Amino acid sequence: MYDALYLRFGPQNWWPGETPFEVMVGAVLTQNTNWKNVERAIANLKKADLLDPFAITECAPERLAEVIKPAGYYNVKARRLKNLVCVLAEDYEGDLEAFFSGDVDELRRRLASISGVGLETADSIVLYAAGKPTFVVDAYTFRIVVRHGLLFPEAGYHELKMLFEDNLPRDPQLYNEYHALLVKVGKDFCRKRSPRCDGCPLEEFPHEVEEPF
DNA sequence: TGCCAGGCCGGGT
DNA sequence: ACCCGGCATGGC
Repeated sequence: MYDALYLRFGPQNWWPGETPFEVMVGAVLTQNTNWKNVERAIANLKKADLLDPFAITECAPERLAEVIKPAGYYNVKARRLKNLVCVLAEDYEGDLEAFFSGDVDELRRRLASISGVGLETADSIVLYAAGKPTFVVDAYTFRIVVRHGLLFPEAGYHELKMLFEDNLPRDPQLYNEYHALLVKVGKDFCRKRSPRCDGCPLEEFPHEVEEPF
């Protein structure tokens, strides 16, 4: 599947973002949200000189919410960003290198323990900001896997993740490209309600069982 | 013009 | 342990 996707769509150059910190912020802002909206919110953050752990820590929540408004859920996301940068600023003096150093699984647990950072956001940060090997599972991954009959719709996040990690070399660049390709093909062909994809082995994939995890 | 977007949390059974 | 409502803007 990976080879077919790569041959068809080519390198996706993920994650879109200039610095690891920008990637972290984007990971929170894109929760259940169109990336286009996130770009505007990030542009606003840059314009306001707020793309920095300490700047966000010191910023009033109401103002932060206003700046990230285009990304939607701006009140909850302002809180979530503050929760995230609080750990960086308080525990690591804003030093991302220090924060990212150490065991991969411990890092993702540390991230996921922050309120507002779930499993996918944590994995996105570990893979795309820290460049460490962890496979990112999202709604598209779920749909594509289930509609191909590779797992049952009852499968949880961890099972999805392990399907990939158990069958691929532990290579961050491969995980990076694979997940990006799944999102690309998901956007184009595997939306919530889309007609059956050509070649799908199931007579009818389960529209009625949709939401993952 | 609804439906959807690169989820996650907290409270209620 | 599940289940569910809430959160919100902008694009197609």
